[in-house]
Amino acid sequence: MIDKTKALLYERQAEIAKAVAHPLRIAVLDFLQDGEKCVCEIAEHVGSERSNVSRHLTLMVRAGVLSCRKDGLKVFYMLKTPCVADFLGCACRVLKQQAKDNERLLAAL
Amino acid sequence: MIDKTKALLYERQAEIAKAVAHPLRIAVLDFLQDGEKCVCEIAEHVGSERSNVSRHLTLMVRAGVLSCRKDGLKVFYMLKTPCVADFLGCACRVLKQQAKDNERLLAAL
DNA sequence: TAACTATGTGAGTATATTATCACATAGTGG
DNA sequence: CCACTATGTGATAATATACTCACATAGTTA
Repeated sequence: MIDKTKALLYERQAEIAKAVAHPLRIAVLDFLQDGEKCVCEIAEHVGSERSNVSRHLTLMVRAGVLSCRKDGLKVFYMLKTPCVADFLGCACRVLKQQAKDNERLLAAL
Repeated sequence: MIDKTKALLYERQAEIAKAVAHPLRIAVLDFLQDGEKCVCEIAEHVGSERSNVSRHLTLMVRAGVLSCRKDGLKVFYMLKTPCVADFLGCACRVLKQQAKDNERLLAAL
């Protein structure tokens, strides 16, 4: 069985994974690897409404994945730690594995 | 703007992240680092109904995160690639960063 | 064949997530 | 102060997820 400490850890890890688990949010994370951006730049880049993007951004800040900084009218968002980008790399490796499997399947036809 | 190829990539990455984004599923992934396990072992370990666990497992298989193998009555599930476990590591690093931030905050009181 | 075990699935309910619209807030500059 | 820009938020509706229960299926063994 799982003890309380582990259960809490799993909860927290799941929260972080959830914060990443959306195409728009992944697009944002990928975009922010380039450096900090303001909401309107991000909204334009991902092609969605400002209000919607703002919600996704605050969600990621709450999850500890992003941080932000105000400068006049604008709010700039940035990756909180470089390891956030590691998630994307992990997902890519899983995708590559899937592609390999598909190749093998096709070859067997 | 984001081109179609990237949009598709983000979709796929999000699917994988979603497959991980649940405390029960993370508990399963952690458990499976130990090696393949059957549904009833997993259900017992995570402390949830067999049918529920079965659903989570098939979800992860569909996402390409787990694979399974039948042996008689039992079905054994295993991590599809070791890089799946990297996700957990990434999440831990984010959590550590959060803990550091909290420390700094406390120190400033 | 009949009883049994392990697993998966359908239906229903409860809950969570997402997107959108309209509006609120906060900072800027005439 | 007023108009303007950038951002955030409340309310709502649409959709997706999760859990439970009962039942179906498949393999095992007496």
